[in-house]
Amino acid sequence: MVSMKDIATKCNVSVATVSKALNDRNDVGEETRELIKRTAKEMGYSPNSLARALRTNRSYNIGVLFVDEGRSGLTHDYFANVLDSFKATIEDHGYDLTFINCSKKREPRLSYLEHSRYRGYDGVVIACIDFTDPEVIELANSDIPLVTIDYMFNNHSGVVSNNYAGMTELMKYIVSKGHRKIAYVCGEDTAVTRNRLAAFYKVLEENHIEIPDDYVMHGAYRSINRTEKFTDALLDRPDRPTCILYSDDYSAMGGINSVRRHGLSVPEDISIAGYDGITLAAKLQPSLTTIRQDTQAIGEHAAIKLLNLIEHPRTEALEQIVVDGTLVPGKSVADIN
Amino acid sequence: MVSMKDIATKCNVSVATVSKALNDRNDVGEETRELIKRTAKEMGYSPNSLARALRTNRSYNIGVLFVDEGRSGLTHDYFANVLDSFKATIEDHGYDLTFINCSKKREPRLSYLEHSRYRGYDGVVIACIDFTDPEVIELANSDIPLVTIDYMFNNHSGVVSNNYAGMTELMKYIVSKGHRKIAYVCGEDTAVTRNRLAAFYKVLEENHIEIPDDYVMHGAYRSINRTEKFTDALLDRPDRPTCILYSDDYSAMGGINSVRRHGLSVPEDISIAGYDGITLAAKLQPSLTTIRQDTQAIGEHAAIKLLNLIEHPRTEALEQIVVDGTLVPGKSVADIN
DNA sequence: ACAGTTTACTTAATCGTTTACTTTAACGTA
DNA sequence: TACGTTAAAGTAAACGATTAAGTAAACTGT
Repeated sequence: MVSMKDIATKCNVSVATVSKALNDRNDVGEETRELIKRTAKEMGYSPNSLARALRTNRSYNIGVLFVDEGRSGLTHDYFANVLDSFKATIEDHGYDLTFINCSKKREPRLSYLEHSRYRGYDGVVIACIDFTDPEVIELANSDIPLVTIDYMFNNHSGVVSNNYAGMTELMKYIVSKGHRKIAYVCGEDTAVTRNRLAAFYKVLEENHIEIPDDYVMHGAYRSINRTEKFTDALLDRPDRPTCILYSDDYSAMGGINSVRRHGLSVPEDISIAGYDGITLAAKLQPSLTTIRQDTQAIGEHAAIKLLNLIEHPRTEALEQIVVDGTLVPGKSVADIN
Repeated sequence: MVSMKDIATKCNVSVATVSKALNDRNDVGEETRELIKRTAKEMGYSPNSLARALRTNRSYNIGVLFVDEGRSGLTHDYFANVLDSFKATIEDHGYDLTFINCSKKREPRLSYLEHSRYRGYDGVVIACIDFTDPEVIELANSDIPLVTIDYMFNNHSGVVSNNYAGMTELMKYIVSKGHRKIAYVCGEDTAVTRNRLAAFYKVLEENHIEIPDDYVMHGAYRSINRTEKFTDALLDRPDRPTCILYSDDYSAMGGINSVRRHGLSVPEDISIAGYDGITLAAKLQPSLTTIRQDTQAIGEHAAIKLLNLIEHPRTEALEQIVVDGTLVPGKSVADIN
């Protein structure tokens, strides 16, 4: 690999001058600068981020922690889309993205924080993870700039989807279609699901609707199989609901399967609604009523926030950024008025 | 950040001894080694990969290039799964994964090769990209260890899904169900699609089946919308096919939509088959007949191959690794015998 | 007892940059 | 002419590790 030293030799200048020329500093003569730049190009020079980062303590590299049930979160449609948008934004600003190693096999294992120091990340983004994990908390309590997605630490900035508003809108829509017996197969207990559940009950209350406690079923998230079981249970009740909500679109698809296995059809017999608004939702038959989360905006906001925290740590405020979703009416909720 | 120097000072030894102790080299006394390790832990030392990589010329970092239509390929179900498996494997071996920056906005832009040198990747994996891109070719012609997925450069190792065998199996199944009027909405012209198309024609030929040339439609890949248009055209023909194949499961879902919009049903009126075997395929109604690609194996093989190329460049053979898919019969192809 | 080996260290160079500080020469001004 | 200023360089240390080479002391065998 050709280094600044090689260029310096060829141009008969010192390495310092090469560095200054390539970084467009002002204490280099015009001709020298051009000679150096030309020579660098001719010799096929490319800078070495390792050396640069070592010296400057800035790696222009960002760590990402997406761990979902032992996997990377890549296979999670919603988070993959958020990450894609996040990545595009930081890359436009000259940063790169590296996964924080979450292998449990390697001995000795580095904790998330150790790994972040090891790689010298300028900042870290975390999402799609168990936020009560001690390692995650250790990372959050460090001095590394950090943003979270869909979760808020009290001493860090984060971007959250407006789950309360989203669920409120969805529920109002469903109630407006005449539904009163509404069940909810919600995900595991997290900040996200808690907000949605609160909105769910709020809208019921405002409309003086009462439902049996066990219309709300906990613990199925992104699992079509578990969801189907819950749905089966709901459908087998004598007081069967007219509409079932799910924590995400995949679960909703599981619900639809269940309904059909019972010889019922959506939305004629049972109405179904999801959450997330994955691309597929609109293409299902019937198209799924859901809330589309603005993954593009979420990723971009998280990126901008993190870059600001890195580059202007002094002036950047701690902030919770809320991104609204939009109702996608679809055809899976019937009007039973 | 606490460095080896700090440990050395505290333990009254030289930095070299600290390095050797922490790396378990044999020319360090037993007590000294333990003192150093204990002190390191107490002081919260974590190693610095930047310094280490600079010195040793080994970053234990791997670059990944997944660029799909201007996006990262993360949103591409098949590749996201492959990447997830690849990532898990290399992480188990102590490597990390960084995206090769593909932002087109940044000035000055580093080419893929320049970026790879800049970050000092030990190796690179590429997939899901235009392999004729001059920058990709530049990267392939460099000395950086490289594996490709679903494409073969003639001077590099790669992992490819056995598209020929997969399509052959799928077609034989379809023919065995009595279909003779079989159409194929295939993807853009790539090595992958060419192999599948060859298998498609081969099975037709073996069974003495002739189809109109325009039963084969090119250019729709992962685009539900474009696929629907192609399907519309096929369905509007007087000699309508009895079965339509698609280049991937998403496209197949577009096809199903089209069929239904024509007031027809799957599989009673028109049979449909996809390719990839995404999780969802089994959950559709009717469940989709498809070939499940073994993303787990593909990612793992690619990872192992790349690690071998990195660690044993001398002895590692150039190799094309072929991973078989498996037929998922599903319910979307009717038996019309 | 002495040369040779082994053990447990230290020294110092090195990887490729950046940057504070120093030097040199040219220039402007009184 | 002499002095201060400025432009355009160079010098050298530093970032945090690794490692070849050197050294001193302890140990080995005959």
